[in-house]
Amino acid sequence: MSSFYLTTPIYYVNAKPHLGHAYTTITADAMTRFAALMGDDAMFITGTDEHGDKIVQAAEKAGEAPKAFTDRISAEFAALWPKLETEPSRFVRTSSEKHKEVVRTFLQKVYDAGDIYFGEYGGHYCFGCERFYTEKELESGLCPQHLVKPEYISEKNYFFRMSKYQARLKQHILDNPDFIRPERYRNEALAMLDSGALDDLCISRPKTRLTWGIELPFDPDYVCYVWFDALLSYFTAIGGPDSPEFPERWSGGRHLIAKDILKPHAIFWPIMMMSAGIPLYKNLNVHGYWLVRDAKMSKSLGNVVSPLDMAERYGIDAFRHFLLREMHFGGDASFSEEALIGRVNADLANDLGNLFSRVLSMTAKFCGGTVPTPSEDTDVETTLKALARDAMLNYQSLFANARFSNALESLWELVRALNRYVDTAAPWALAKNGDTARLGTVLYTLLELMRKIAVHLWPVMPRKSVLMLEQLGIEFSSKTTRLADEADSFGALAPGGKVAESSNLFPRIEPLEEAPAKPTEAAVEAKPAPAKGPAPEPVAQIEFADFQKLDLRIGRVMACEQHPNADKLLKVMVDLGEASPRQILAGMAAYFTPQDMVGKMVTVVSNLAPRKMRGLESQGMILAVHTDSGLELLTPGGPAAPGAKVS
RNA sequence: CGCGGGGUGGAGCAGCUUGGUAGCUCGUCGGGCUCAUAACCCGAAGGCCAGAGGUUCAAAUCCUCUCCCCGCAACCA
Repeated sequence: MSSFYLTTPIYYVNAKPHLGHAYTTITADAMTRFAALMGDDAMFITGTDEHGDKIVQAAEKAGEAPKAFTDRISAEFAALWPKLETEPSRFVRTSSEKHKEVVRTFLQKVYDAGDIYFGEYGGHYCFGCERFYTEKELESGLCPQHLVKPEYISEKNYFFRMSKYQARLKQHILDNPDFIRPERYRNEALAMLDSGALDDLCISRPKTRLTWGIELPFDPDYVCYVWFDALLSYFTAIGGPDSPEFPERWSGGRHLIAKDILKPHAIFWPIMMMSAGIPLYKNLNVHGYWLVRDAKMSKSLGNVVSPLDMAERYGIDAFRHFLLREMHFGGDASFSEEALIGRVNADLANDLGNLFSRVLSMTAKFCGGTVPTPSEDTDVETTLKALARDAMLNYQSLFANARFSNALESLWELVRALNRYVDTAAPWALAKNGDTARLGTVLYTLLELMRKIAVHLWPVMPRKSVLMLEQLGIEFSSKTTRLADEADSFGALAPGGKVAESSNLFPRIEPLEEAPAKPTEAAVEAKPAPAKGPAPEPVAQIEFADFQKLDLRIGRVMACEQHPNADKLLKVMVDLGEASPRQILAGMAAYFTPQDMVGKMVTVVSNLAPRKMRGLESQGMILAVHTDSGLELLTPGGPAAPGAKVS
């Protein structure tokens, strides 16, 4: 029995769980269940990441101590997973004592290997850019953006020698095509390694700046950088590298992540393991993003509906099926209630659910609700069984390669074939003609293949799978079920067994009311603009005196052009009734062309401190409002002179 | 030349590694069946596979160039 040990990222607790977290965890759960059915010793873990600046800030904002804050949010995450029918074997927290010990031991090991050194951080700091520049990035000693001499700042820190292992990692990726998948992310990782020498990773933060972290074993004045800390949680969950269970468990180690954290997992993490002399993970599975459709498209109430509500509304199994079927693993996909309903109706209600309904009903009607004994196969059955075998083998191999959508598509070829078989074999006609031998064959073939489908679906829809099998009179156990055996065998369903007399696995869902796909301008105007979207965040009240600090003025746009060195910025010259026009940079290039702007009356925050952006100075801010269709300038409703004060 | 992804019937996508009848789901139209959750089955319409060159007996698939979208990074005061 080989080990299958999968991790989700440990989720950062500065925000509540959302669709992305749900997708990752559900996928991890499905992969793990699949591995179990393939005979592996399978488990997956998840957890929460609780260190770093942002956590401290979020805690402060919530008026709590970091510890209390992280305890609370972490518990929220932990409580969520059972609701999604996911069963993480363990839940790691980076604030646990065990984890701290694992991190310290690991750091010491890497330190002893000579891969950590104490050095100066940064160097040339440009205040305009708020970042450090390396020597080679500077243009004749000046910041390339602002053309000023950056200041030399130093902070002593510990560094991890990543470049030392760069070539080895590259070779490993080249030698192992499945190490990072899908391939697009493997290419991206290779590109990261090809774009020059890796910078050594700064793995410490001085305690003078940050105390909420794990202290370095070799220097009590520093805490560990969050990524270094977080990645090691994958070891903590199985007791750390020195635990007895580790070698076996880790031999099947693999990770599931979203594309935004590719670099730490594809580059930092393997190099950390190389340094510590630990074998690398088997593979890294990278998925894309769910794009959530604009709230205005949904029903009358118009609120953005939480995907977790979706699970409750349409059923967790349907939700899981949708997520795995709709997204081609690796790419982005869009989430919408309409799409979810469409999938549930088409795949689950019409195809799969209806298949169970019609076949069980016929079994009840024509065979007294017991599994009939099959007799001779005809060519039809032979062909059908060959198709079934292909479908199952394809499903298994695609699923094993994280191509869940294609896998389900493949299995559905069998579902549809069975519906077709019902039509062509026409059991009702056989029953009418008293051809019980043939009837027995047809119904038995159907029931047995339905059993196989149900078993294959357990990783995706655990509850419904068990229910389907129950309806077929079978008690399911993941311990004894082996998918690999299913493709090449036939007849496990025992004739004479009782089956359910009817079935309504996936009731059809009424489609949402038609929302105008693209409301015309007139339609938009006609709408009384009801409260839409999520409730606005409550904003702290301010005193009138605070408001008076703002100097709002009406201005006229004299000229406008694209910022020469920035995609999103327009350089707008605004007449505020002053001696010369103000130069203001506005992030509106995506919404307005320079020609659109010229001549417009705009509202300007005129006493905002100047700020340089991509080399040009902005001397104010042009106010605008986000609308359904984009962005609208805030402009006076009647004549107003440039420079007029807004109050 | 910052990095990367993508452009395939009305919509959403697969196919491209390993060239050879362009496929799936939804939608539309016509028909069939009656076991079933107004479901299921059959058939039809609809695509010069972004564009241009090239390699080849043969290109959606390989090579080159161009155009257009979308992420990420830098700036959204």
